[in-house]
Amino acid sequence: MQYDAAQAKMPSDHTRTAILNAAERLYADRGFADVTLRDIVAAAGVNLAAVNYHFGSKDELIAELFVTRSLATNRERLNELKAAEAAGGGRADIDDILRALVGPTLRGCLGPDRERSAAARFMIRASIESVPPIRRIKNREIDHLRKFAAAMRRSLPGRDQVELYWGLHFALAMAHQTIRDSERLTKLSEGSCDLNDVPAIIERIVAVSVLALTGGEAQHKAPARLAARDAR
Amino acid sequence: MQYDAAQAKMPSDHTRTAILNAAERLYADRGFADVTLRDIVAAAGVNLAAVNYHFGSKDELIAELFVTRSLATNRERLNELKAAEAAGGGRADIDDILRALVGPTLRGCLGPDRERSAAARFMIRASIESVPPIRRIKNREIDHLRKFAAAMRRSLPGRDQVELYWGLHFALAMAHQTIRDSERLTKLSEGSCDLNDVPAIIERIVAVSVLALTGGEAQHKAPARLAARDAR
DNA sequence: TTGCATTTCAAACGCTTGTATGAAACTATC
DNA sequence: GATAGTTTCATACAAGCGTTTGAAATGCAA
Repeated sequence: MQYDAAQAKMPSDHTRTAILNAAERLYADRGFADVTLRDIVAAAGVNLAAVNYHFGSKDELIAELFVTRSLATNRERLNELKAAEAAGGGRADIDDILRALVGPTLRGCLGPDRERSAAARFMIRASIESVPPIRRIKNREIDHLRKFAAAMRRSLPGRDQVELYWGLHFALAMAHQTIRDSERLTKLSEGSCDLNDVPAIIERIVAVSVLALTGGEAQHKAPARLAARDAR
Repeated sequence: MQYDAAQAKMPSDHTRTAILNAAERLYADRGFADVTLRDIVAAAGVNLAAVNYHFGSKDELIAELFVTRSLATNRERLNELKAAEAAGGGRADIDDILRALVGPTLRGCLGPDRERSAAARFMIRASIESVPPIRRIKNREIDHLRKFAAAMRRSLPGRDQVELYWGLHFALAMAHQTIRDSERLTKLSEGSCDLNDVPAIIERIVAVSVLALTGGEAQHKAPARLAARDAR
C-alpha cells in the first residue's frame, strides 16, 4: 500500500489506518516480541508520536487491532456457517460446519493470497504469543466458538457433548498447527506434503475431524470430497 | 553467606545449575518475552553477573537450556519407541508408536506432576515462541521426528508416505494444542472436558491419529484402550 | 600462613524501549 | 488573510534491558 502525494487529503484518519495496517503486517510477519513502535511508524511512513496521539498507547493500538481483526475473521466464519445451515434447512452437515470453522483462517494464512489477509496471519500471531492487552479481551472468542458447538449439536443430536467439544478442539488444533509449523512438515516430508494446495488441506482436516467425531462408523460421505471449495 | 555448611562444597557448578533451573521454570511459566535476566538471577538467588560469567550471554544460556532439555525429552520418547519395537520384534503397533510420540510431553505438561517436568513445559514454550538462539538449533528436531516416521513406515508398510507424515503432524498438533490451550477447552466445555485425566487424553489423541492414518477401516483394536500407561 | 586462580558481588555502562513535550505545519471558518 | 483547532514533527525523557567492570570474597595448594 503506497501513498502518492496527491492523496494527502483523505478523510483525515489516513494516519490511523496507515498505522493499523503497518502494525498488522509487521506483527503478522515477525511477531509481537521484536516489532517496536519505531518499526511500525517507519513502515507506515508517519511520525513516532502519531501512535500515542491517535491511540493513546502501544497497548491500546494492539487492542484495537485485535478487536477489528477478530471481528472480521469471526464474521467470515459465521457467514459460511449460516450459509451451510440455510442450505440444510437449519441443520448443516457436520463437515460443512467444520469447513466453515477452519476454512477462512487456513485460506488466509496459507496459499497464494496470503498478502490479502494479513488479518488471518495477525490473528494466528495473537493466539500464539498472547500479549497482555489481547489476553484481556480474548474471552469473546469462547462465545464465538460456542456458536459452532451449538451448530454441531444440531447436526449430530445423538452425540455426547464432550465428544463434540473434543472434535472442535482437535479440528482447530490441526488447522492451527498446520499454519504455525508448515515449515516443519515440509522439511520432514522433504516437500512431499503439499502445503500450497489449501483446499486439499482443508478437506483433509475436515475429514479427520469428522472421523474423530463419528468414530469411523456411519457418515459415508465425508472422507473423500476433494472438490475445491471457495465459499464466500 | 549463609549456605549450609553441607552444600558449600558442591562440585562447583552449583550456580550454573541454579540458573538453569530457575530459567527453565520461569520461561516455562511466563514465556521468553517477559522474563529478564534479573528475574532469573533473583529466582536462582545468585548475582546478575553470574549469567554472563557462566554462560557468556543470555542467548547462550537459552541455547544450552534448549539443548539439554530437548535431549532429555527426545530420549524419553525414543525409550518408549524402542521398548514398543522390541516387544513387537522390530515392528511396533502404530498406536504404540504414537503413544511414544505424544505421551511424554503430555504427561510432563498436563496432570499432577507438572512440577517435576518443567522441562516439557519449557520445550512447549520453545516450540511456541521461537526465539532466535533456539531457531538456529531447531533442525535437530526434524531428525528426531524422522525416526518416528521410519517406525511408522515399518508398522504400516502399505501406506502412502505422505499420509504417514500428515498423521504424524496431526498427532503432534493435537497434543501440542491441547497443552497450549487447555484453558480454552475447559472454558468452552464448561469443565466437562477433563484435562486432568492425562492417560485418557493420550488415548484419545492416539485413537484419532490412528483413525486418521487408517481411514477408519481395519485396525480394530486401537480406539478404546484406556489402560493407564506409565512407561519409563 | 602465603600465593594464585576461581567465583561472586555491587555498581555502572550503553543502548533501546514506550511515552511526553512544545513548536511547526496544516485545515477550515470568519 | 487572520484566527482557532487539529494534526504532524523533531527531540527529549525516564525506565528497563543485556552486558561489562574491577574489586572483594572464596577455594585450594604449598
